Amino acid sequence: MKRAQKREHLIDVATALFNRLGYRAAGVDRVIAEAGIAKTTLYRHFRSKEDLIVAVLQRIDQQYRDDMREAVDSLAREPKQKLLATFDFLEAWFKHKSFYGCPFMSAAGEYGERQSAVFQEAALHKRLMVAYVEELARAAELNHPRQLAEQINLLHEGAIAVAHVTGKADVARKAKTVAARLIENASIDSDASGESMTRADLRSVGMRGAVSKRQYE
Amino acid sequence: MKRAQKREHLIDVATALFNRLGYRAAGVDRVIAEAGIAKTTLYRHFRSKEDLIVAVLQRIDQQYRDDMREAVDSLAREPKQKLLATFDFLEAWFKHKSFYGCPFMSAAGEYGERQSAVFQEAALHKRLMVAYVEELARAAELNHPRQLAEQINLLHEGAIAVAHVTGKADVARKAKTVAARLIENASIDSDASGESMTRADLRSVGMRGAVSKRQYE
DNA sequence: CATCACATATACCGATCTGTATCTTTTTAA
DNA sequence: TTAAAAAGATACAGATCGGTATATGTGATG
Repeated sequence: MKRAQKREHLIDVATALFNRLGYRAAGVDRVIAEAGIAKTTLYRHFRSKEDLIVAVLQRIDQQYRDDMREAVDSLAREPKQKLLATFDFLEAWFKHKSFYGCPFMSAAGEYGERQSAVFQEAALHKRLMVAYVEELARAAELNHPRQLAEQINLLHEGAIAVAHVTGKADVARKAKTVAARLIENASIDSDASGESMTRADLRSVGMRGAVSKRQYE
Repeated sequence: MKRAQKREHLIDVATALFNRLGYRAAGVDRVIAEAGIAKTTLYRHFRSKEDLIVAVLQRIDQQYRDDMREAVDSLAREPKQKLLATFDFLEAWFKHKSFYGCPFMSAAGEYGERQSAVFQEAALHKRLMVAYVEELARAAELNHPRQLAEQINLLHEGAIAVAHVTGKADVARKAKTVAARLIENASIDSDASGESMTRADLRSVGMRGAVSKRQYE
């Protein structure tokens, strides 16, 4: 096995362990045992465990976004439908045996200091995901693509969280249904969809802007 | 300090540490040092660290739901507006210095085995949250309250996740805007809102049901 | 063949982990 | 006041943590 292959295999094993057990719960001794390499070798490839974790997250990020792009492109041709296909990708992910929630959210939970390299890697991934959705929204020539992307991203993240704790993959479809309405709305109105609803609409459900006590009464 | 008070204080300290550092990263030695008690005392109150974690999660759950109820009731009187006020509660939470993402999602990430008491406590909390939103939806006499509650819950969870990694609290308002549309829709149509959109609506954005390759073409 | 970078195994470091044992002191309640 | 319960300090157990040192292979390239 070549050096580069060994490194990749090491990251593979670490990825599986970190996802299944957690980043702190899976020690380097366990990683090297499962990878069948010596500890010295691990520390020749990575300065520290945190470096290994970052490498793992970078790899997951790359793979995840590549896989999503591939799945979305194979599921749909029209841009608008590609947006919806992201939820099908999520549903398939949720059904995997190796689904233990979002690796980036878990990492951010365990390495909560915002300046930590691990946290920043998680934050980067999330930004890239929003950017991808925005790209799809622009390709679909929808109104306010950035805003729509953030809204759909909210549904993505919500679905991942709910699927994690409930174990039910069909939440992806429920999120998809909501997304469909957002997309439909962003295709129709070209004026008031800035904040997605007309003032009359907002008034009808009692939204008046800022947060303050008794604002709704 | 009475026995019961000491236990509560212990849970208080543990809660703060677990949230800030993570459940595995914060050792019992640190907890007892910060709480100013002896290790023997901790293990008289809790059989194990995991028991302590469960107690912490139960307390957070109780407090969180009480706080949300109180905030929602003080912000809005009409049921429909109470639903929206949940997002104002979230926004205030996100702005707290002690906000490090959802303690339950982090716990579920670190104790990923579904049969673990920690994971189950997290799952329970999430079920109770959906139940609360459903209760609000029923009080507002909205169509398909269970479905609406799940949709709003998706937005809640999404907002929490995004606020965690981005550090931006205003995502709560963006989620609120989406929720407002869902609520408005659930107040108007009493027929097709079962799946939230008419068949024509669904067709217009290319949704045709099941997940399969090329389904959108 | 010689070399040299890399892999190996093994032992070790100091620190930290959860949890317990021992013994003394304080608090509580009858 | 006295007995019982709880909290205290301290030490320790046994394991594991991340990381290093050392000394011995091993395989590819010159």
